[in-house]
Parts: sequence; C-alpha cells; structure tokens
Amino acid sequence: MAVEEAELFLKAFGERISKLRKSKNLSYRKLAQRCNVDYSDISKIEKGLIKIQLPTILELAKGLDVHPRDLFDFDFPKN
Amino acid sequence: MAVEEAELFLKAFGERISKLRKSKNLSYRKLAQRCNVDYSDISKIEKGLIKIQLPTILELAKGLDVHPRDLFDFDFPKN
DNA sequence: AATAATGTGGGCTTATTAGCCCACTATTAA
DNA sequence: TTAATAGTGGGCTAATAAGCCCACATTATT
Repeated sequence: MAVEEAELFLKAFGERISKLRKSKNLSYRKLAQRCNVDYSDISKIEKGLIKIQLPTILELAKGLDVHPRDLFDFDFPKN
Repeated sequence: MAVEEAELFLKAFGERISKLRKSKNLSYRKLAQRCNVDYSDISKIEKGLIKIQLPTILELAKGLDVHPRDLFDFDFPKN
C-alpha cells in the first residue's frame, strides 16, 4: 500500500522533472551542467528510481529555473 | 555559497512544516501518529537539521493533509 | 502536588542517496 | 562515413536519512 503510493509519487515527480526539462530543450547532460546533479542520476530521478533529498530538489529547481514548489505541480491523490 | 543556500532552503522548509503543524494544533507526537515519521525526527526537520527524502515529504504531506506542493509554499529566491 | 504532555537532543544500525566515473547503444549532425 | 550527442545502466566510496529508542527539562493539565 504505502510502498505503492510512494512509488507512484516518485514516478509522478520524475515525470514532472522530465516535462520541465523537455520544455526547456535540455538534455540530461545540459541540465546537469546547470545544476549540481550528475546527468546519469537525472535519468534515474526521472524514472523514479531514486528518492532524492531536499538539497537535490533545490538543485533541480535551480537548473530548471523554477521555484521548488513547481517541481511538485502534478496531480496526486490526497487520500 | 551553495551550502548556505541549501541551509536556508532547509530552514524555510522546516518553518513551513512548523507553520502547517501548528495551524492544525498538532504536537510532534500527534503528527507522528498521522504519518510514518518519528516525532523526534519531525523536530529535527522543522529545525532544518535533516535533508529528508521524497517519501518522507509525502508522509508529512499526508499527515498534514495537504498536497506535497503545499509544503513548498514559501518565498525563496530563484536566483 | 502529582501526572501527563511537549520539545529537545543524543545515540544506534541499516539502507540509500550523493557524487562520481565508465561503457554501451542509438540517434543526430557534420 | 565519421563524429558528436543522447539515453541508459552498472559500479564505487563516503555521507546521510530512515527508523528507531531513550532521557531530560519544561510546560500544561488534573
């Protein structure tokens, strides 16, 4: 239950990152240059394979030039 | 530089959690009962001492009955 | 006064990210 | 055809959260 929900959340978050990145025409490597996150890790984040921490969230927001809040701008059931 | 910024971010996030928790008249222990986070850890999160991961963010949102996005509803310079 | 609740901080083990690098494949551009 | 770029996945070490528990001081509550 909780496990599935967390996985859905990770996937939704990853898809949001992917959408933002593509909207700015950035490859993994290009986005990685703009923030302090390795390009191969960005791939894993977008696939929902990694449970990143707050500082990494901030880095992604900076690289994508949005407020951290915008990274969570996706539908998700409140239960 | 980046270190300071991350610390400011952690503090702002913690203050946001604190504000939401108090607005619902929840103690650390009561909030902990509503989500899967230890009460002593919530104290540390609100003080910005811990860099929590995505699943913990989800848990806090559930315990506070808000969308994860709302946990990031605070001012923060976009640089 | 006695009890309960609260905030705080320390410690512990295990699991996992952070922060790297490398190699491979497929696609695109020169 | 050749070179460059892109996505993917594996591996490594060190740092850190997760998930606990406990103890103490302070502040309500009864």
